[in-house]
Amino acid sequence: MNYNELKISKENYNKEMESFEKIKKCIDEGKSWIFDSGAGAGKTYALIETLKYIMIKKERQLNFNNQKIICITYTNVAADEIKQRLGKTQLVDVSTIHEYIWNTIGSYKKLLVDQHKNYLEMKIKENENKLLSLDAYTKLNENEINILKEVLSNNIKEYNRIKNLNKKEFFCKIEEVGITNKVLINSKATLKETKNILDCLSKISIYEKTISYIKEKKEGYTQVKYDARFNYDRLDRMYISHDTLLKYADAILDRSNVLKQVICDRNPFILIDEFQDTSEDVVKFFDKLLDYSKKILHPFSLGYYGDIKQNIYNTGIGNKMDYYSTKLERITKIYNRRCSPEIIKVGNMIRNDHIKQESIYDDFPKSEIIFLNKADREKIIEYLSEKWSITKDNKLHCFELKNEIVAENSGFKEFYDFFKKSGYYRGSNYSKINEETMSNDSKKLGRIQSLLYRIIDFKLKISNENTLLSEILVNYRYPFSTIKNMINKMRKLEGKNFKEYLNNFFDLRNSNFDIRKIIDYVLIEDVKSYNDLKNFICNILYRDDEEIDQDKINKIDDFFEMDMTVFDNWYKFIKGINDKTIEYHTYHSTKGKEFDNVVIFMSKGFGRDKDYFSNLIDHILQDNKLDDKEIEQARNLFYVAVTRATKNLCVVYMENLTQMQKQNIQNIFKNK
DNA sequence: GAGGGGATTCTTTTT
DNA sequence: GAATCCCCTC
Repeated sequence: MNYNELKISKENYNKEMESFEKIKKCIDEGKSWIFDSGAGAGKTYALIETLKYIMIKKERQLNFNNQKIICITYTNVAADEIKQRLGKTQLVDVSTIHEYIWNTIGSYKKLLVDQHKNYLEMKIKENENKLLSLDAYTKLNENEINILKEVLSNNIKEYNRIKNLNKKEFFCKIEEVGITNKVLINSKATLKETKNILDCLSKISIYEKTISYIKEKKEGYTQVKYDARFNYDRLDRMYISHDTLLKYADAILDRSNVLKQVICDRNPFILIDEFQDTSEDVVKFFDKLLDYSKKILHPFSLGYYGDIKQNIYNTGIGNKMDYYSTKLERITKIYNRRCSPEIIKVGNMIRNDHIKQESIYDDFPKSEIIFLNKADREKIIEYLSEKWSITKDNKLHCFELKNEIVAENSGFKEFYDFFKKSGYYRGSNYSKINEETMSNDSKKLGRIQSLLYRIIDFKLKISNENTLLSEILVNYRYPFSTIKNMINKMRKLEGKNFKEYLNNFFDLRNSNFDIRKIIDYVLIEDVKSYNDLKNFICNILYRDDEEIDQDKINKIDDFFEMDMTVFDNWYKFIKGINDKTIEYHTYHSTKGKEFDNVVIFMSKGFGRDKDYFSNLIDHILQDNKLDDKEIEQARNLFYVAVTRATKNLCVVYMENLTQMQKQNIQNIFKNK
């Protein structure tokens, strides 16, 4: 859409400015505010304008007191975008919440270690309570428990090694390891109970040890460690995860008024973007700062920007924000700068709350909204492509619920399935499959995927006329003739499929000393031949299985014998190259984006809930206060998806509708 | 027929 | 890692 050509009446413009005037007033009067309005209202724009206003108005004060404005975003991508739109400035720190929190509290080592100790104590209590709820455990006498504790605390490593074995082996090994089972036999504990008891006891033992190390200030136990790249708690090694960091921050704030004052004085303005998806711990943290600043009468303002109805992650605060926002000046805006009036109407119906948006434009071009109740994706896409004159410059964006379907329709189903069906992504690693094969951030790919990505990347760069030498060469100390010769050889690399290409690729590497240096930069893993590559993949994907047999090796061969376009399609998806007329996204991944032509494919269920969306359609017209949590989540997700469309929208429900559901749908989509 | 054991299956996303 | 299904045993 070209919004510059659209007309905005003076009246609408002035009314829109009123909401910004209210923000200015808050800043001038030292109040805090919450700017919540629907999709497409221009929240990010308002956020940046707010920052600019504070910068101009408070520049002298901020410089004089060595203070900074803080702007907190949900993702690194959002932080980068705001930095770019804002331009270079010393007055504002834009960062993600974790970055900000860690920068702020990370240096308070003593408070953090203390909090860590408290947390460990709490975890010990938790495990003790869990033990008391186990029948088999309560049957043990004190002496028996002490024996178990004693043996276990000396054999924790051994216990961890065997705890996932099956019943027979487990009970066999448990004796070998020296954890006597006799005590437990008397209590008639089942396998599950035995494992539970031993798990709890071993955790208690580890945590108790950690606490004693902390107390004696043993090396490595004098500070809490947080690394943004790893998201797990290793409490016994002093490492904490993202969520735990936020919990700690909130907790140590309670224990230090000095810390509260330092933060308020250093950062008198804190703006929080996408508040609906930030965790309650964060909101609590800032709420406490606000209360304290009022108590000591120091100037401190909070500004929240977001939309409760766009809360699509259940880790976010969502509508609990209502509780905290009573202390804030509520600023809303009814104008929408993104969608057609027709789409705005549908959006209003779906969100079904007090916010009723209007288009700010007088002459938004004609838009089309269609609801279909069919299951044939291909036919629908064909139909819409013609109807909306879809081309590469006027793309059709298809929203799907699952990454798996996105992969399938983007032309790399076989690639996705190869990983999904492997042993590695079964069980506890199941949740990693999507991030490790579908992430738009190539740094987040799994080890195999990352290696393949680099090889394909190299392959395409070599064949591309516009590639810069610096993208391939790490070392420039070659004569011109050598470079020319190497490039020519590398460009001749071919193969009717990826397997053949890889064989030639490794052959070339192993036959030319200079080229080896270049290619080894791509191959950071211990993989120097096609066989190495297969072994590398086997060791990751099937490492838990007893042995790697020919069958598995063959599967990998089959994988690389697939049509090269499958690999290319995957690569393009990761790299974000869209040279097609049709593009696929998950609903969730479209957050914050907008597209002219959108088709939403919706099924009855989602995840474990077989009626996720059919329940929503049953209740979609009801006052949303009557909704339950599940429906609320589905409603928000549907709202986010629908409001991505600017001009043309088609919603496709893939299964049958009941009579009542048809009625409800008609009510929402009636304005054809 | 109850319940244990083991295998299989399950959404999205960020830090 | 948790829910669910299937099979087996008591």
